[in-house]
Amino acid sequence: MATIDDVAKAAGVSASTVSYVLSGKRPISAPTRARVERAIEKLGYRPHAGARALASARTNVIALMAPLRVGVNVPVIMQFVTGVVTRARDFDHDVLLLTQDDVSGLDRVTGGSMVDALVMMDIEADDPRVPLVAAAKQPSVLIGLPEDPEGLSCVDLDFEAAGRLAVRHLAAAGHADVALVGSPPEVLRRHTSYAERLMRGLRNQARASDVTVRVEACDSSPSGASEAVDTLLAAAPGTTGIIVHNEGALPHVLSRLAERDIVVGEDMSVVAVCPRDVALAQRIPMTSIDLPAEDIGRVAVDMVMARLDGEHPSETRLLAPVLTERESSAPGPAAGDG
Amino acid sequence: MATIDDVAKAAGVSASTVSYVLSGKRPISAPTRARVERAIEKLGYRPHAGARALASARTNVIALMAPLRVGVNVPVIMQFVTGVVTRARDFDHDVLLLTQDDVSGLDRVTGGSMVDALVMMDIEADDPRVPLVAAAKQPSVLIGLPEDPEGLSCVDLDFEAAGRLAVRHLAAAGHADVALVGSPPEVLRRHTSYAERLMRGLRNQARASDVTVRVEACDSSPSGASEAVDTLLAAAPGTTGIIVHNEGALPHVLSRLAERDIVVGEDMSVVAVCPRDVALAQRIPMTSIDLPAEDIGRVAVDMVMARLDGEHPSETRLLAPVLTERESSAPGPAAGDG
DNA sequence: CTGAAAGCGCTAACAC
DNA sequence: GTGTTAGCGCTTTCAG
Repeated sequence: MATIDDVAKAAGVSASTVSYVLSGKRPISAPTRARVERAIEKLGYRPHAGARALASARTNVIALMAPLRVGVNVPVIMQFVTGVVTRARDFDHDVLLLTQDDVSGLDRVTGGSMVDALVMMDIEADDPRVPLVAAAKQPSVLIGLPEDPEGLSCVDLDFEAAGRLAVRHLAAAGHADVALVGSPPEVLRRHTSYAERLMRGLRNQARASDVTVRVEACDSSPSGASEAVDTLLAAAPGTTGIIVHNEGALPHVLSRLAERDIVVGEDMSVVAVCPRDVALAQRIPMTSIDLPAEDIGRVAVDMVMARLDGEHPSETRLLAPVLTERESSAPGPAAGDG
Repeated sequence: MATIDDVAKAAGVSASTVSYVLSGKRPISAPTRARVERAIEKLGYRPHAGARALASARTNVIALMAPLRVGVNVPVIMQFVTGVVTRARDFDHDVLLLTQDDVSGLDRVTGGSMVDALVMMDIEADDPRVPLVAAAKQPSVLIGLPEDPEGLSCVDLDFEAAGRLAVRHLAAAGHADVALVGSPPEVLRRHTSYAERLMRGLRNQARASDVTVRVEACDSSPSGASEAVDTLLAAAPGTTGIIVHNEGALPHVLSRLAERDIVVGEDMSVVAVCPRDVALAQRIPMTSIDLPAEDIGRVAVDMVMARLDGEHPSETRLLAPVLTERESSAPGPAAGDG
């Protein structure tokens, strides 16, 4: 492999000049630049990442911690990942992928200066990783919200507002008894940030809108979804509005309703909280609150990069939920009243 | 951050001694080792990855190129990824994730010595990345098979054998007219390695077993699956055996058959080629040829690590397919004959 | 606008 | 069993 000295020699300049044409950190005359660039080209020169990291304290790599926990929806995770990876490239950064949720990986990559910054997904209310990244010398942003986001940078859909919005939508359409078919029990047991926030918004708005809301955890399997639907309708047969916050279960929930001869969009209004493509891929186009996963991934990178060079303070950004009416929701029993 | 010199000073030894207790590359007396370890502990010392890479020409990072192309099944991809990442950790390596299928990423990470080795997924028959990695100084292994695997290390399920096995199974059960519901058209258009190999095996065995085989590309959407099934049965109404090689479409294929009052496991035998968990998650447990994605990811890492330190030659490893009979296949029209 | 030179923090001969 | 030392290839002052 050619080194910077080889290039310098070939171009008849010093190594520092080569370095500067590469970094653009000082003006270079046109002819010099041309000679250097030609030499680089000719030798197929690539700066050595390690040497660069050592000299500049910059690796041009960010860590992405995407724990693949049981109960998470893999395609949605990958939408976040895609957003992060593509946006990172825009900043000339690569992505080191950590999938284990243990804490040693964090130590290794931060302490060893393997990365310039971190993005962490799947945050739990009281996440053991949070104090660690807060103490790291690298900036980080969390996708999700810990119990106490003080001093941290976070970004996510505003799930609490999404919960409110979903209930408000159903209530306004005349549904007095609504229900949530939510995340798998494992996800709830871990106090995963997004699940809890959605439920909080849901309950608050139910109180405010004077509707009842029943909450049902839901495994993502066909049988899990069937059970959730059956339990729900046994306990609250008057339910006319369902909010589904579980991408994996969504198709099976719809199947079960169909099996029970409940027509979605007529007998039952269903609002999904999920990525747009998931909402559109169901048997009927779903009224949904979009989870812009790829966007969120992108924003996470923007934020972490801003903190990396500017002296931007930490901030938490909650994206406002947007509800799009499609064919799965309709006016309910009380429509036209009052 | 503490450096190796800080540790050396604190332990009253030289820096090289610290280096050697860390690497184990030469014997250290018990008391010295103890002092060094205590100093490391006390100072929270972590070797600087860049410095290490520079001095040792080893990064302890491998690149994983997992292009997220249209038509690929994301959860299956993630099974490969999981296998690679977890196995890499066993070798004390981290994983740099490249998702773009362009070729510049390869250049960057190999030329810049960012990684010790590469694993590449989703290989196409005539893949432009292949000549590049073949020329790189780092060893690489492909998950999948290019046109000409000469001199490369490859690992995959033996899809050609899988195709043969599936047909042989159906033929032996007395099915004379079988069909493939295959990958999405985009995947075929790219001449993706696994799709083509399965089809080759299929056709060869059909000839050998004297059964007819019809091939239908299949979009992974519900409508795509319905269309494929309908087209298939219109063109070849006598079909009694279907091989499905498309995880995303599988549930929809089964739904469509159900809609048409075709009872899988009685009127129609279906053999799936997919990961075990996918086969078991269907409406009935599927007779399937297992795609051991996570295993393959692990083996890929084993192979690349073997090439990294030993002087193992390149090899291609095709895992023998295993068919497990479950409830979706049964004897066909000609059963008991001959 | 360009060059010289001092490190960045670690590894691995080479000594003893 | 341990220490000394010469780099690894780059960035970035400091000079001019």
